Amino acid sequence: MKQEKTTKVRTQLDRGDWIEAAIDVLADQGTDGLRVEVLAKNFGVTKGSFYWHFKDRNDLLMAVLNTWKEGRIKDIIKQTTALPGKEQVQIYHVIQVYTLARNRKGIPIELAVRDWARRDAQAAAIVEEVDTWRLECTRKLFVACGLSEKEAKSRSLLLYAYVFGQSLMSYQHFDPDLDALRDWIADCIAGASKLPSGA
Amino acid sequence: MKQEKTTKVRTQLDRGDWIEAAIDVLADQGTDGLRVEVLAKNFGVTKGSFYWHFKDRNDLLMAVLNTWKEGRIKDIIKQTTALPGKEQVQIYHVIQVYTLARNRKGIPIELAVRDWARRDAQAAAIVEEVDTWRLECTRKLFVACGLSEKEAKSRSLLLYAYVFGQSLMSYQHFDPDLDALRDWIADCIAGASKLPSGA
DNA sequence: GTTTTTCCGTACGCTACCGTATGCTGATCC
DNA sequence: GGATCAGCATACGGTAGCGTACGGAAAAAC
Repeated sequence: MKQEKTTKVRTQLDRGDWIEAAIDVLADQGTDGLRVEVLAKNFGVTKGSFYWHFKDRNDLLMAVLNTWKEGRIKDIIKQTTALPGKEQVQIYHVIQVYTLARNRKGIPIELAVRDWARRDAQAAAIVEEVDTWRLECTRKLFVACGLSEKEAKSRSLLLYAYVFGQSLMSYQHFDPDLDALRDWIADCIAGASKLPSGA
Repeated sequence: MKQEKTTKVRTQLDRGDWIEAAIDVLADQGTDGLRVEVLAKNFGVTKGSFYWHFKDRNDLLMAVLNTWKEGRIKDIIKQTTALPGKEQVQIYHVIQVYTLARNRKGIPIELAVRDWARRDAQAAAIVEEVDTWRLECTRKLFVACGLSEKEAKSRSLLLYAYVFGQSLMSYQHFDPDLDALRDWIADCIAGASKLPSGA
């Protein structure tokens, strides 16, 4: 539990190890739970190690933010890259990936970062950058499906608002067959009735 | 800034005053920013006063949670009560009220409570209760509009996921005419093309 | 095989909180 | 018009966490 799981069995820690552990803590404790001495204890070392790799706590926080940003941008590009003609399938794929529990880690991190962004300008700037990428990527997918600019933008915004919003709600008992509701919503957002494959 | 703004110019504090102030702090600092000594300083008193009205910090937190719950349930009932035949108008009203900036206080509180609920079982239970009320209330509106159970539930879920999700995103620069996108989305969620007033 | 450098431990002072015990004051009871 | 009590102040001990100063071991450099 306090060892790292990389190939090196028990070697020294580097910046990346701290950042990685920090993101894990961030996921289920939030920014305020991200404490230097707690991280150190989890690693089984003292904070003397931490302050060797980082100037201070804020140095770590900024590194976490940038690491998250780069990972998210890479991911959204990957998830929205579609073969020509397969754009609508890709849209369903995006909805599914962001909705389902497969993102066990991703969702809590996402929410923690966004809560962070509400009180920190730097975090807010990062989130805005990531959101812009995402909105743009799916907008292009919708445009490639033949929709107008306005409709493509609207559906793109609706898509992300929905996936983030549903991760924020507790609706487990709203219906015995939640998947049916989710499928209906996916069709609604993807525009099933208006696009070629639906006709 | 440190005085209260009620009618009584400068009288003693009661439980309600502390709870009210706590909710304000919760809105822009989150749960972790909700500190007894900070609240006391804002009132210009010491924590001796606080511990007269509350057993401990958790006592305040639970009071905040219940106050929020009751307020939200009352509000959702009020917002979703429609004159017969005016249900679709009411749906648009709900979307607008929850989307627009008029909820300047409501949104941050909402997000703070939901973030809180991710790490606290009691908060999670409260949020679930509130969510259930909301989903139910709008579901009934959709049913009254003539939709099937499945579609009513799906649209109800989509509605709240969207309004919460968009409050979580930063999309101010996504389009020069955001209102047009919001209107399009509102039509999409409310089902404008399928309901009587749209025909 | 010394000398550096790297990486971490130890030890310290400091601040922000929590919760408790107890003292003080002004209103209220009768 | 003294006793009571509600409402707050004062003062205390305790914990968690930040950041710094410095010491030490072990590997790398040469």
